[in-house]
Parts: sequence; C-alpha cells; structure tokens
Amino acid sequence: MAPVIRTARERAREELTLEIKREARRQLAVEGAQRLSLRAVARELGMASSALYRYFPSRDDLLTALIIDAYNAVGERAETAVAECPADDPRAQWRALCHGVRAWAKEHPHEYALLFGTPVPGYAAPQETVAPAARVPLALISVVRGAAGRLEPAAPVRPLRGVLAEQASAVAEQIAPEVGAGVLTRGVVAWSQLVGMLSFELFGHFVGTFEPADEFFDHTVEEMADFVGLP
Amino acid sequence: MAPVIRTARERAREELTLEIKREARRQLAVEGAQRLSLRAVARELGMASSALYRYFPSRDDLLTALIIDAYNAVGERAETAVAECPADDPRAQWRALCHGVRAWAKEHPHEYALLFGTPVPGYAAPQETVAPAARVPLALISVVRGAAGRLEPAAPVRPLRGVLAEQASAVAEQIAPEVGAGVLTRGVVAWSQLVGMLSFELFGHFVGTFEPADEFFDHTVEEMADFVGLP
DNA sequence: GCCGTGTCAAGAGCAGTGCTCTCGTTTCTG
DNA sequence: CAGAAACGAGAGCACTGCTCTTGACACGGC
Repeated sequence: MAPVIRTARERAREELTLEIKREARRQLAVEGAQRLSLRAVARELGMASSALYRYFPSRDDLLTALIIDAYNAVGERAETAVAECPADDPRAQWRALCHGVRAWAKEHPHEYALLFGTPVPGYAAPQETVAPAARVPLALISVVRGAAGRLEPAAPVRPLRGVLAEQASAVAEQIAPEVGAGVLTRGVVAWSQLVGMLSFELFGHFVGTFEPADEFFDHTVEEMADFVGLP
Repeated sequence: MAPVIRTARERAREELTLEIKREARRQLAVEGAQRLSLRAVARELGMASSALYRYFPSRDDLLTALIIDAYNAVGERAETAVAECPADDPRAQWRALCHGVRAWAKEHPHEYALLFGTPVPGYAAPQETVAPAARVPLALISVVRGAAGRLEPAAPVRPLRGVLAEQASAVAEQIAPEVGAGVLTRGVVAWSQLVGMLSFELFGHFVGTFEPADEFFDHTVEEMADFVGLP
C-alpha cells in the first residue's frame, strides 16, 4: 500500500502529527477536553501556535483525532479481554469485557468523558468515528453470538413490535444472525446500562451511596449476564 | 421566615438574578453549556459584563445555579408523573416516570447534558446540588416502595455480598426499608440504565441502529420493570 | 548543480473570553 | 442627615481559537 519510505518532509510531518497528539492527549488526561488548548500544546512543543494549524485545521479536528484514538483504545481493550477467555465460556468473556472497559475508563476518565459524555463540538460526529466507535458494542454482541443456542434468559424476553422489531432484525441480520432480535436487544440494553453505570461512577453520581462501586459493578455485570441469558 | 417586602434594592437584585438566569438558560438551550458566555448574557441584558459578577461570583457559579434549577425541573416532572397515576399501579407509575424524564430530556437536551454528561468545572459538585439531584432517583425508589410485598422479579435476584450488601442496606434503611436490598439495587441498576439509554439517544450513539428510539425506549422500560419485579 | 515550486514555521493581529480593580453614583441604615 | 454598603460602568490583564502575511527551507525536474 503506502510506501515505507517517503521523503524526509513527509516523515517529519507524520512524526510531528504523532507528537502533537501525544502532547494533546497528555493535556487531555490532566485537564480535560474543556481546557485543552492548542496554544498550550504548541507552547509545550516549542513551536508557534499557528504552525499547529498545518497539522490540524481546527481544534475540533484535533479532538476528533483524539476521539478516534480513544475509541480504538477502549475497543482493542475489549477485544483482547474477550480473546483471552476460553472460547466456550461466554460468561467469562462478558465479565472480562465489562471489567476491561471499566478499567480503561478509570485509567482515562477524561477520554471516557470525551466518548460517552457531552459531545463537544457542534454535534459533529464525523463518519470516520463510527467504525472505531462500534468496536466495543460489536465485541459485546460477539460474546452473545458465541453463546447462541445456549442462551437461557432468566426472564422471558418480551416480544418486539413494530419499528423496533424491524430495527432489531436489521441489526441482527447484519451482525449476529444466529441470535434472535429479542436477545440482541437485551444486549443493547446491557450495553447502555454499562455505560450509564460507568458514567454515574466517573461523573460522581454515586458519592454517598454506592461509592466505591467495585462490588456494585461486579454484581451488576452478573445480573446483566443473567438478563441476557449467558450460560 | 424571610420578610415578604424588602428594600427596593433587594427586590431589584432578586429580579435581576432571575433575569440573568433566564437569559443564561436561553443561551444554554441554544448553544450548550460549552458556549455559554457571561459577556454575551450581559450584552443581551444591556449591562456591563463586570456588573454581572455582583450576582454570580464566577461562571461556574452561574452554571451551578442552572444545574440546580435543571435538577429541580426534571425532578418535579418525575414526581408529578408518578403522582398522576393510580396509587396502586406501580407499573403505570414507573412508565410515567421514565417517559416524563425522557420527554424533559428531549425538550432540554443541553440541560440534560449539563446534569448527566461530562461535568463541566473542576469536578466541583457543590453540596447544594445533591438534594435536587436526588429527586428523580428518590421518586423512582418510591415507586418500587409502593410495590413492596407485591414485587415479583422475573429472574431470581442474586444475593449481595460484602461491601455491596452494606451499601445497599444502608441506602434501603434510609429510603425504603420495606423493600429488600437486592431489589433496591435492581432499582439503581434500572436508573443507571435509563440514563445510559437517554445519553445514547441524545448524544447520537443510536444513529443508524435504534434511531428513532421511541419504541426501543418503550420496550426497555417494560423489560426493566420486569427486571425490578413491578406488578 | 541549479532553480522554480510548494511546504513550512513564525510573527502580528483580530475578535472573543473570564475575571479584577478602580471610580463615581445610588441606595439603604443608624 | 451622614456614613456605610451596594451598585454599574469602564479599563485592563491574560488567555483563547483562528487568520493572514512574510520569509526561509526542502523538494523534484531540468
């Protein structure tokens, strides 16, 4: 594909792009996306702030790059967590996935907030983010898929109706044709529950009640596995 | 308590404080918290920006005031939704509460983001926000409480252990002694699921799959009612 | 080897921000 | 009524994202 060796200029460009992202990520981790400043990044790198615009046309573009990297980071974490489990133990995979995502979120709270908190710019969710963003939910569905045929939801799944039935079937057909639309929908419910729970924990909504939330998290992961019907 | 008629100055102060909040809320609704600007508020009100600091010592304080108002708004919405249902129909109350919260969130997406999205300032969650913030979850628990004795979780509740058992018992004792710690914990799970689902919808994580999310929402509300065991 | 072309960093500058301080004026209170 | 407290306005500081221009450097074709 792309040649391994390009001109010195292009190599320098690539290197500087990485350097900028690295420093931006550092500042993001410390101060949060809100206070991420292009000028501060440039200052830290010893370059003029205007020079930075040769690499990222705007602050939002830099943030978008960080968002994509973050999605890929948490996505890879989820995928490897699943891969490290026995292939015939969906429940262990589920556990590992949830705990992996939580560990990543607690290590990078500001990046988590960037992904699942308030969208920063003018609602611009560029197309190139959707693939990385789908990695975690896809990994989650793949776990359910691996349990197809052995799924035993503790409570009967309510039948889907109307538009929802179509939506769920369309998604199931594309991603996990082996599992029924009802169970797949439960997987989505569990995914949104996971994110809601993590947001509560990281954004401070548990203070004074379920903080620290470690055991609450463990318990809920188990309950949601029951909910989906993982063996 | 406080005298009904104070000096003209105090009345003007109160009125201007409301006016400032009103204009700030207007800008918040249009632009989002990110772009809320003290100077723009002052400009719109025809006053010097410095004068505004006589009423709110900092931008974060103004935001905190808006946060409290928003918590109270959604809290009241949830409470009236419950109150308008038959007292002996917990499931209808649950439905009304969830749909009321969602309706409020869709009417005021930026205020929702202010409450449940990324925390804005340096993690400052002042003490005076916790009471308003608790109104929705308290209303939710009150619904479960009203069903005490008739609760029939479709799936058996996993026993709580260790720290979680203590946390849940402490909360239950203070709020809903009639319901067991296990069911109460399921209520908290449902609450976090509700917020996660709303965040997904409002922050654009459902585009291309479960958008529009109306029927998904309806379905999930029922499933979570089953999960908690509401009759 | 050279030289035009295009890329690059840097500086100045614009419009905007939160916030502070000072300075007269107005309003309340003892 | 006089002193005190509260008030609005203005200037100013340090900062932001972003644009435009200028001059230097590296690159590829001749």
